Amino acid sequence: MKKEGRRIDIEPGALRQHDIFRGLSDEELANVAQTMTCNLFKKGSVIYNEGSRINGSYIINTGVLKIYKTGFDGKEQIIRFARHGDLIGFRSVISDELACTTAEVIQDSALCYIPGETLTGLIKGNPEFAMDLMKLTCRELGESNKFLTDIAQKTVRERLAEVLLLLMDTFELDEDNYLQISLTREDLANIVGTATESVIRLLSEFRADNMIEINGRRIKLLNIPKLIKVGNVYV
Amino acid sequence: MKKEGRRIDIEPGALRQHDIFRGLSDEELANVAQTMTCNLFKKGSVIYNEGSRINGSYIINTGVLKIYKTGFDGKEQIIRFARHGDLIGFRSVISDELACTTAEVIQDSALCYIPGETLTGLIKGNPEFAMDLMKLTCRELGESNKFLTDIAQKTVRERLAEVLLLLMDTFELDEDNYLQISLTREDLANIVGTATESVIRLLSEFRADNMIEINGRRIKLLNIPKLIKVGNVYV
DNA sequence: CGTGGGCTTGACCCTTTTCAAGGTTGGTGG
DNA sequence: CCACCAACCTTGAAAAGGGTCAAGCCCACG
Repeated sequence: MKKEGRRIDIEPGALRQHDIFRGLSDEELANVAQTMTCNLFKKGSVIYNEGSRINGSYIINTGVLKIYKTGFDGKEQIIRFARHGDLIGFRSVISDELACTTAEVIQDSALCYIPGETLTGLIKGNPEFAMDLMKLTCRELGESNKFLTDIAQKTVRERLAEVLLLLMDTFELDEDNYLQISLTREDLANIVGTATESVIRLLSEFRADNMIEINGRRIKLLNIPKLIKVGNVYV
Repeated sequence: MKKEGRRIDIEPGALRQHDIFRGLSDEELANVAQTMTCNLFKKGSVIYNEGSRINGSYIINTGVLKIYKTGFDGKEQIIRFARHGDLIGFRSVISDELACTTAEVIQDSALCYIPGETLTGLIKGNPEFAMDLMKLTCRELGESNKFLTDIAQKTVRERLAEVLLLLMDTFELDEDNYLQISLTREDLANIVGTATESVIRLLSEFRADNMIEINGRRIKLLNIPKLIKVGNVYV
């Protein structure tokens, strides 16, 4: 379901707002801007599919995507979300492997496609950029390992509390303490690594314990310290 | 428990046997050789600890280490093993964070310490090396994500079968089809992400089903296709 | 107005964990 | 050389935690 919307223009200067491009020279930036193409994508669009070959990377201007793997029985495991300023798909470009995840738009997005050669050119020509990209990857690896340990050792209840806090860090709360992200119960389950029904039951429990308030997909965090305690989240 | 053994010498030329150093020039290699120091470490030695600051990386000449995270209740989760030719600890050096894992020797090892500056010098001076290191990290990230999905979705039984196959790939079988790695039941449990007792019970079941043979810590793989089937391992 | 997707709840069952107890092994010191 | 200790391995029984199945509800959308 690839719903590529209309082509859009992004000014080269606007690229500099993305951390990853901070260290580029004006020329380098101009080159990136020249070789890239930007498009709008509707919710539900799949940007790339697990197992497909990717020849370039996407930088996210606006919107939100979920990055997930599909288990052998077809169940999704959401690895992370990507949003404004995140670069996705470069892992496969660099390691020269097929995509090991699927990237799907969950909030209408504006994405810029950057060809693989542009990216590898930057890496080879600009050590600072190479270092930054490596830092990014290393951080991601650290996250992934932490998440792995949590899934292996924590109960579903703990993980759900932790995921709510994670969502808070990633998408922030609005002035009423509502998480600024709208996910189906199934998506939530696919982050936590459990069944949809379990998420529903536990959310009800959390509500009964006055930790959260629920309005459809909108979730309000009422008692963050308690969530931290239930999730055994430290540091 | 740091049991640093005697200092040893490694010839610069010998470094080239490690894939990661393949692309270095003679000078670069000489510089690495000059700034590094090599030591023997006994089984049980902890090379670095989760949460500690690391100022350099280690390349493994011989021996085996387990790389693990400690969950909040003290239980280990083994992330991966490292052996001949593997570079460990560079993640933290590069991302400039505290170590997010512990590295512990499980088979007497010869390790060479490479200062962080040497490593970052190479990255900045040699784009090929930067690219290789990035490939390595990206592959590792791919592995980690796959493992995450498995732990989240597969049963303990499936995971144990899969881990046995993983150990086969990593450490190979001897002429009698025995895994060439000796792990405690607890270590096995800490890879699979389960309780020690569960591993013991399932190993017995696998033996009863003629998939493996057990002699203390030595495990012989009798029916690999069946292990693949039980583990739902595809590709 | 009907339909489908998503949400919710209840009941049941199975996998896995936990707790307890006993057995085995290898290494150390007397 | 033997005795002892600690670490590790094994098994059983009970309990919990979660998954699965089934059914009904709600709401948005064509």
